Amino acid sequence: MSSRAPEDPTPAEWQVLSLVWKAGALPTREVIAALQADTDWSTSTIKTLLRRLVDKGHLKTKAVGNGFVYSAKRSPQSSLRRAGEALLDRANEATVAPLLAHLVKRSGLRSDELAELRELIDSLAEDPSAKPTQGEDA
Amino acid sequence: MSSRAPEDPTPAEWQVLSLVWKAGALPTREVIAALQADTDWSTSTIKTLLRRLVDKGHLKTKAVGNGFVYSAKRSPQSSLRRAGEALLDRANEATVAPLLAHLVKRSGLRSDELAELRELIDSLAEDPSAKPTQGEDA
DNA sequence: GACACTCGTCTACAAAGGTAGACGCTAGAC
DNA sequence: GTCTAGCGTCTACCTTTGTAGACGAGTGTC
Repeated sequence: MSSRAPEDPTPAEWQVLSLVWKAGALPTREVIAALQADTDWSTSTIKTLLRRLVDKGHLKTKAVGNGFVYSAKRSPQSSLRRAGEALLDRANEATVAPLLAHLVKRSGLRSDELAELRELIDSLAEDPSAKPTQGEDA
Repeated sequence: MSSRAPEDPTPAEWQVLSLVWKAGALPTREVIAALQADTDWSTSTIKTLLRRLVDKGHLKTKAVGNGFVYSAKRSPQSSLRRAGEALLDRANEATVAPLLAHLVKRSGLRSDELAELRELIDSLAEDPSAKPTQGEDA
């Protein structure tokens, strides 16, 4: 259970992927410029990572001029959820609550987002049936 | 920033590591038995993963009889926090809130834990200075 | 129409990770 | 005292990931 599937992004790929997500859509040139501000990767390396992300189905391309514009193919939410669930799998009864607390603290949520999250928590507390029994399920 | 450090566990190693965490401490034999119930890894593979986790400083051994008992060397909390922060780095303004909501829903927190989390959220909402100013950006 | 730029593709190779066999040592059984 | 089952170590090999050069094609320029 929960090993990395072959399509899951690798750490280097995540860096490229989240950059494209944040921008919405980016031509190759700008992906390269943005990443070279943070890393010392060569142009070639970044092009390889982009191609692998396309191969794995995370990004799609649109031909514009003589180049590509990259954008998300799968929804960022679903990719993040998948990664998030892998994280939860690694925690256990004793560690999951402090882990979530830490994430909430670090997440920099705005107050309206905090309010929404609190509402969610209230609804879970009121209606425990909405809470999936997180046991040994597959 | 935020690429995987060489000591970070790999996906296969995470599976071993979280098993040991959950049990607290386990002799090799039991690690192998538990993992072979979930995977088709050979005995040798599991022994290699255990050794690599010890090399990376995640697990420590205590000699018992002619074998070892494995237990956490670093605190699970700190390892999980590290992994959690890598996850947050991949999200952005638009995706972090739904991601956290999803995690809370899936986490199966007990109601006392939910209550604690709500208290944390309240304190963050009341005192924005406690909240790291994570970006006025788009 | 030739040139320089820029792109995407192809190929390559080293390092890390996944997977596992072989083997020598030791403790308990008889 | 010998045998055997189990344990840790060593070594190995294949795949994936990280990293990047080489190259041919399209395009705008003069």
